[in-house]
Amino acid sequence: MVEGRAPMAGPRRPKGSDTSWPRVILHVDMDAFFASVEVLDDPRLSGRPVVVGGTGPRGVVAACTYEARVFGVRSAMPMAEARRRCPGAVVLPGRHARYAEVSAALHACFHRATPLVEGIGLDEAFLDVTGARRNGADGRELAESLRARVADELGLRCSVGVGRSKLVSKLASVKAKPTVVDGHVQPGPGVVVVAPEEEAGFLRPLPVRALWGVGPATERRLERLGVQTVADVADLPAGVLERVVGPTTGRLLAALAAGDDPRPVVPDRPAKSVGHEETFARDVVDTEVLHRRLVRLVDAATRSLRRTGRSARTVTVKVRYGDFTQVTRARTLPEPADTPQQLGAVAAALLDEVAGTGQGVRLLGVSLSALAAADRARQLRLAFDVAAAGEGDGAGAAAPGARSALAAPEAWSAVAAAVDDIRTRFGDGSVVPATLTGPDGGGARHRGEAQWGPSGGSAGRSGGRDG
DNA sequence: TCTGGGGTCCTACTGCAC
DNA sequence: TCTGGTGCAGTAGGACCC
Ligand SMILES: [Mg+2]
Repeated sequence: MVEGRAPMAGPRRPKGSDTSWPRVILHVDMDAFFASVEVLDDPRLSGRPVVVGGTGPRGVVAACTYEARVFGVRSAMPMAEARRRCPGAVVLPGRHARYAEVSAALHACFHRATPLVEGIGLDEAFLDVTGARRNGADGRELAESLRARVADELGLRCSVGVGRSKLVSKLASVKAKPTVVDGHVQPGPGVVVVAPEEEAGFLRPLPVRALWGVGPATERRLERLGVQTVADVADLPAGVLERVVGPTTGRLLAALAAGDDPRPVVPDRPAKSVGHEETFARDVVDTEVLHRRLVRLVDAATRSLRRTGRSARTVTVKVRYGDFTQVTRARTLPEPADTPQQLGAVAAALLDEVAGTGQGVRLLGVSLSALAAADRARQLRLAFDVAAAGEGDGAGAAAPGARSALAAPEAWSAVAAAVDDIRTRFGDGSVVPATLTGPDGGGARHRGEAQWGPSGGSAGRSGGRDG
């Protein structure tokens, strides 16, 4: 905006008529989210360095309290290093289901401010409050009251950035956060507003890394051009930038550096893929072991798929070898499918293309994409079977035709639906694939079982689940 | 005892249709 | 030096985000 408008024209201009605020975007970001939830649920942890993440040999830090940050602990840091830096830390494995629950309550708070809420992960969200503001309050007032409400109702702190765009509000929320200043925690302002006329002064001194889409690799390439700050990017000739990072990213970056970010706040983005992956405590060479793990991963992925009432055409298998090189193999089916039997067969074939080379495998993953709504007959059958099971007609949800069950893949959809239902009511361990009931079997995988790395022990695993 | 697991998006390349 | 150019779908890799 080059409006050049004076900061404040009058004491009580009607709010919402200010054309230099075409939109008012809030970015809300929970402080140390997972770790704060743990402190909330166990107040004895208050004031202590708490680190949430993978507790096994290959775990990493997912979140940590500011008390832990004083010791140099950061998210994405290997847990081994975190323990080294902060031996007194309380290290917890994380409870995904609990965080999701708190996140839902958080979103309920957001929705009382505006229906235009776009969640990013579990702990942050953009809110377009342009309309809400026009009803009376200004951006700062909305941000302050939202923050107070979250503290009040959830007992958790958050930081809020207010700006004319996603870019600016997001960067403003960073400035609102607590900081560590030589060894102790400094509370942040909690809310930071960047008005349009302040944007250039706010953005230009920031490091390029602050821009959305600039990670370590791009930062390194820009560094070689002597580009360090947002101002450096903004002042770079367009051609140079596009040659270094590609035309699409180049144009995007140039726009962001100029403070130009028209991206709308979009509520309820449908997922484009679902998947599960697992890093083993030790590299796995045995192809049979890999296939058994694959069955669990497919089972988990298809369950996620059906839970959202969708089916998939593309199956991708991912393998990361011990030396961290990674390969993927994908196959797209002519028709969408949603059962472990159909998709598992494809996954197994893909795994055979990349396993058995003698190379140790560190990580195995399965992802399902090219998602479609599950076909109508299937959705109706699913609804019917769940209802029938609920009526106590014990035979209702079973038996896809004992004569030809294996020959009719779509019949397995009903079986899968029934299994999901049983798991919902009796727990995830109550039904597992037959191939997992041997000595190496154990319970089925489910979301959050191995969130930030293996839980310890050997690759085969048998005991030693944490909490 | 370095380097999660959930994703999105972009790019480059291939085979194929037109 | 030349069946060329283009568009599309599928595939693989990689950067990036929380
Ligand atoms: Mg956060």
